[in-house]
Amino acid sequence: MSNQSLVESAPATTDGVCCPPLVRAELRADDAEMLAGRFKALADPVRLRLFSKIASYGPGEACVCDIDDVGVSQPTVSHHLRKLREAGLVTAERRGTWVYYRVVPGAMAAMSAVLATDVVA
Amino acid sequence: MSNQSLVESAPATTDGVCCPPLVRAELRADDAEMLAGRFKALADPVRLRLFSKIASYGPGEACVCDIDDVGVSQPTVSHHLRKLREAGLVTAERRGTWVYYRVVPGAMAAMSAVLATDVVA
DNA sequence: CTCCTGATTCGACAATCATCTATGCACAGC
DNA sequence: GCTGTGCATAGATGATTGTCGAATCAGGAG
Repeated sequence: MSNQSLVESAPATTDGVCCPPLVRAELRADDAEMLAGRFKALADPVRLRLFSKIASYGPGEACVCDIDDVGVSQPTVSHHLRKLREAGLVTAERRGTWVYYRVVPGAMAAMSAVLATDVVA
Repeated sequence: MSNQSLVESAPATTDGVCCPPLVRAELRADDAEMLAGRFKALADPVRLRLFSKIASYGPGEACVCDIDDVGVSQPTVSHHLRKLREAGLVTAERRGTWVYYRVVPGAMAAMSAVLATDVVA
């Protein structure tokens, strides 16, 4: 089989929330572990720019071929995109020659909710 | 003078926002650098638990003496608290024997806003 | 089939980081 | 003054990470 699947480890919660806001209650150890993984995925300037590029691209989809001005080599871009995939923040789909990336619905909102200070719900 | 000041490098924006949401526009390089620093501060399970402990402690203040069950040694806790200070997420104040930590007002909200998907403002 | 191009993976390297033990500073009480 | 406790710092070390060049895989075109 091909080992170039573009589908990663399928993190536990790809779209839903995980835990109450940080100001609400003390974080459980396993929740902290999971959340840290997501924050770590955004804890790099290159990945942040890639993620922002994808998220702000019209309907939330961007071709890898459009990404070339982040200051690192193309293999490095691919490496960072993989990290974002493994964190469950983006998904990749190959259509013909090119690969298109889009943000996982709800992933950003979940992280935003954890950091929220004015609890609405 | 004492080199144990508890006051760190005074990050640029300790309370305000920095940039539009990631879905809004592509992140600028220097903004990405700055934001990545903040995400990196939360990209560790221990720091997340410390931060959550401080943030959820009544009026948002916690004594270091209350922190002892995160699974790492006391110097390591101090090291992580320093990282949180340097990232502008918490501030420390010595009152007599103990040191009290509190979250920087607006720091969480700013990060949450960057990740927001439903732009209210 | 044979090229050619786009994208991922591999292997290696330097740099950063999380953790520890040992030490030093700040304050309270004697 | 001295002593004890709380917290921060210093130095060292093993692990993780960001980066690259080279090689490999996937598809389209001739």
